[in-house]
Amino acid sequence: MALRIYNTLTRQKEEFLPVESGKVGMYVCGVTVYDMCHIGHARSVVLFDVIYRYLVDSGFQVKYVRNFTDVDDKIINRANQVGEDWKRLAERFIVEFYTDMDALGVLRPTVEPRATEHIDQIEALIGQLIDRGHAYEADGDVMFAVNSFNEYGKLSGKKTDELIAGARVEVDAKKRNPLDFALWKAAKPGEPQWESPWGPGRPGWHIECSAMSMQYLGKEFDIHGGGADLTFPHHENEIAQSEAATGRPFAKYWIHNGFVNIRSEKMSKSLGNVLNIRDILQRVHPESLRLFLLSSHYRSPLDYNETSIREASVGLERLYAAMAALDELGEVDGKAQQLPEELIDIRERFSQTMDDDFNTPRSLAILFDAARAVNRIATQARGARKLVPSRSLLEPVKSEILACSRDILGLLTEEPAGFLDHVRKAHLKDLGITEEEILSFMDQRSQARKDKDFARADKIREDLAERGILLEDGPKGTIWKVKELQQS
RNA sequence: GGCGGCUUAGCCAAGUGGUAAGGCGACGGUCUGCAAAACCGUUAUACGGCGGUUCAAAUCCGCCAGCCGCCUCCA
Repeated sequence: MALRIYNTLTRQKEEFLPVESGKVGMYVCGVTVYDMCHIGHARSVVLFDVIYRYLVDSGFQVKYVRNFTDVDDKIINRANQVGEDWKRLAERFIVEFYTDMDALGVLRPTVEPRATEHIDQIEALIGQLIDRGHAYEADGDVMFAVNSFNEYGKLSGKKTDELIAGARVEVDAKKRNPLDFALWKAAKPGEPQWESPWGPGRPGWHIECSAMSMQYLGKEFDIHGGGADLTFPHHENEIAQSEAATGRPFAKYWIHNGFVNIRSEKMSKSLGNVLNIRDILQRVHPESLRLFLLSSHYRSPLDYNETSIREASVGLERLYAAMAALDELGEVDGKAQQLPEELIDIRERFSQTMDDDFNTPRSLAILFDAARAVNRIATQARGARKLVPSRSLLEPVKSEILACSRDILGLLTEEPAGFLDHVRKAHLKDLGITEEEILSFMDQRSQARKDKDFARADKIREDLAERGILLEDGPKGTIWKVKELQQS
């Protein structure tokens, strides 16, 4: 089956046919580095991370470009507010970005260009637009003339006359048409600036993405992505600039991810409900967050709330537990020569779901089905080797599951035992209890159980439960876990 | 006002013409000293409402209701 992608440009799912067979050029709008990244950024970055991984896994030679907008009004404003050099501020938040994304297990793109390092290309592109009559100078600014590009509005489905009638466009005497937008902004005193044929200034926001994407991917490339809000005006403007300058089609497939709401409310600074990745990761395992982000289709809105994030944590633990069970079954090396259907052709079925516009919820269902099948074998077997599939049958199952979950979705990247350890240790401080204390209580309880003093044993277990620690007696002895913490 | 989208069980969430994936929760059972975990079973004659097309619709069309996004910096 071939990969099909929903293309914002055509408003339908289309078969993915790259410009050059076997190769993919993908550009995703990165962040403007003036603040910490929030859960919305996480959704976008994780989505395109998964798309990137899947394309590579599918055999494409992928060049993935994700930029940093490191000069911009917001950066300048913030720098002025906090009294920091704008360049240092941007630099600082690039470091913070990497801290979060590394924690989330996001792979580095092939190229991560910064606007400030591409001023030459930006100026060249602007020059081209002026030469071709698509842009004009106005008091040191350079504006793109929307009227000069007939197809303006084709991405967002807007018509220029309706947009003007909407009258929410900023009135600016410099503009010939209210929809015209800045390619180059004349520098005000004290602002970052570069020399240019139009005087000292800095690039407008939209032009950097056109310049950098074409620099690394060519005039015409395959995938361009970003958050749904970038469709208009940012991506619309990119198309206008790029196609007006080159006279050729720009990106072929446009992918936009839906927004994250916080407890059914739009996330916004004014509501004060912006959730930083950093803060979430204090209580939520990074893979739980990834699982949560991939649990609904990427174009749908996604609601972040206590229940959903807890469900993701529980689900992740279930998957890890099944992986541990799978390892144990492998040690048994049983005699059964048949696998249950949930464990057959996992990769192929997984690919089918991903090929359908990256349907990660269905992909996850395949993993959960596999987990249940593994656990079923483990339960039924109970020492009966004839019921357990042979090692030669199970080993490929494990590698198939990991090829899907670890390599593509970025889930189950840890060893099961390490995962459990990670989760419990991450929360011990919050619970105000040490592992030594827990182990000591567990010893006391074991002794009580040996003595058949079950009342005392249960009391110890209940006391620990009140402190947030769960005890589970298994075939290999007792283990302890941390109860789910309240999320905020 | 313009454009676009959504409405599936207690909750989350797939499914876009052939008779409802998966997860969480709940209930019953197996296992366990008791639990927990795990497994098994049950949990939507039904997909916002009303019409229409079709042998057949959650899936296509129309109307209505409710919710949401974009049109301004925004992932």
